[in-house]
Amino acid sequence: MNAAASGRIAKRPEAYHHGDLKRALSDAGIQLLAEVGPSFTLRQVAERVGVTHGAAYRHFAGRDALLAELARRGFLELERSMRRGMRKASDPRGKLELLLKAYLRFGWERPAQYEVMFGRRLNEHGGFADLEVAVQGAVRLLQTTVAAYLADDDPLRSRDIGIGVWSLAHGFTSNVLRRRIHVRSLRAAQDYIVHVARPFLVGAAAAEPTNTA
Amino acid sequence: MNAAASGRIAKRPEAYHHGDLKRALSDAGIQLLAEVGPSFTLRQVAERVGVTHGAAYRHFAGRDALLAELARRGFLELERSMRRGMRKASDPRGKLELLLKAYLRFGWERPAQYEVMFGRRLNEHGGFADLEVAVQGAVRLLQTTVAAYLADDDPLRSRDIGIGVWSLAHGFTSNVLRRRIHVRSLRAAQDYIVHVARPFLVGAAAAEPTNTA
DNA sequence: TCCACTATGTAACCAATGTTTACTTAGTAA
DNA sequence: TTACTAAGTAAACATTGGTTACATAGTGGA
Repeated sequence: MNAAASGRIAKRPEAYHHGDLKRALSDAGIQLLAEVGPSFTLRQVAERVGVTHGAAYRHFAGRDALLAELARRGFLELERSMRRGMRKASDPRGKLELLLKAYLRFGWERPAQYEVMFGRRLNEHGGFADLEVAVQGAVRLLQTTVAAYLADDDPLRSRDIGIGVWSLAHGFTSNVLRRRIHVRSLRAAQDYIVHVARPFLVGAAAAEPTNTA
Repeated sequence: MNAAASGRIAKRPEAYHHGDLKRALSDAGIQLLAEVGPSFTLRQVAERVGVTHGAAYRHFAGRDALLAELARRGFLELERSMRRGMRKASDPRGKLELLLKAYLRFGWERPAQYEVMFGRRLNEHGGFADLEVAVQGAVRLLQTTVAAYLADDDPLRSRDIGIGVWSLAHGFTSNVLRRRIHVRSLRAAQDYIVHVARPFLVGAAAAEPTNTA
C-alpha cells in the first residue's frame, strides 16, 4: 500500500544517526524520479529513507537544493555514459556518433532526471556552483570529441561546432521525450539522431573556416 | 504592496459575471509569467483578474490546464513571430536564417513562457489536444521554410533536415536561456545561432541524398 | 412577464506540501 | 566525565491546488 515501502533504503537499524543521510536522500530521490517522475515530494524522499522530512533540511537548503543535487549527479552520469558508449569506436567520426547515441539513450532511460537537468531553470540565484561544474564536465567531453573529429587546429571554430552538436543533441532528445519527434524504439531514435546530425557533421568537416564571430 | 494591484485586469465593474473570464485568466497568466516566472500561483492569477480562485475551475480543469493554454498561446505567438520575422528576406536561405533569429528572439523575450512550452512535460495524459495543434502549426512553418531552402523534391529528406533545424533551434535557445551558452545581447545570440547553424544548412544543401531511414 | 434551467462566481473548507522552530539524542574532543 | 556540536524528531505554520455547497446572473420557452 505504502508506495515507499517497496523501495525503502535501509538506514542502520536502530541507529539514531544515519551515517550518510545526504547520499541516502539523493539516492532515494533518483529512485523516485524513475518511479513517480519529477513531482515527487520531499516527504516521500524522507519516508523512503526512514527519516522525518525535517531531517532533510540538515543536508539540503530546500527542495530545489535536492533537485540540484539530482541534476548534478545526472550530468556526472551522462558524462560517464557518453564516455563508456564512445569506447566501442576507434575513429573520431564513429566516436562522435556513439556519443550522440549515448546522450540520447541517457534521456530515454531516465526521462524524469533529464527533465530535472534541463527543464526548470535551477540555479537561478546562483548557489549551486557544483551543478555547473558537472555540466561543464559533460560539455567538455562533447567539445573534445568534436574537436578530435574536426582534426582542426582552430579552437574557436571547434567550439562553435561543439555548441551546435550539443544544441542538436539536446533539442532532439528533448523533442523525443516530449513525443514531438515520434520513434518506435530507442534503437530507431538512435539511428535517427545520427542520420539527422550527419549533414551537420559532414558540413562542418568539409567547410573552409567561416568568419568566427 | 499588493503585487497584483498594479497590473490588474479589470473586469466589467459591478458585474457578477465577467464576460470572458477564461481569456482574462490566461491574459493574467501571461503577465505573471513575465513578472514572477513560471511558478506563479493560481490564486495570484485569480486575484489579478479580481475574482475568487475557485472561479478559475469553471474554465480550466486545473493549474496544468491553464499552463497548457499559456503554452498553446505561446506556440501561436511563436509561429506568428517567425512568420513576421521572415518577411524581411526574399531568398529562401535568408528566410530560414531570419526564422532562426525570430525563434531565438521569442525565447529571449519570454523566457518563462518558453519554459512552460518546453520545460515540464504537459499533456502527459493527453487531454490538451489543442496544444499539440498549436505546436504542429509552428513546426509546419519551420518545415516548409526548410523545404523551400532545400528546393528538394524529396519530402522525407526535407522532413529530416527540418527536424534537425528545429532541434538545433530549440537546443540552442534552451542553452542560452539557461546561461549555458554565454552571449552578451540578443543581437549577439542571433548572429551566433546563424553562425552555428551554417555548417548544417550548407551541408544539407550540398549533400546527395543519404539513405533515408 | 414569469419561470424553470443553466452557467458562472463566492465562501468556506480540506489535504498535501515546503519550511521553520524548539527540543532531544548521538557522537566527539578536552 | 563533561561540555559542545552535529543530526534527527515532533509539532507547528502558511501557502497552495482542489472540492463542495450555495448564491446570483443570464436565457429560453410558456
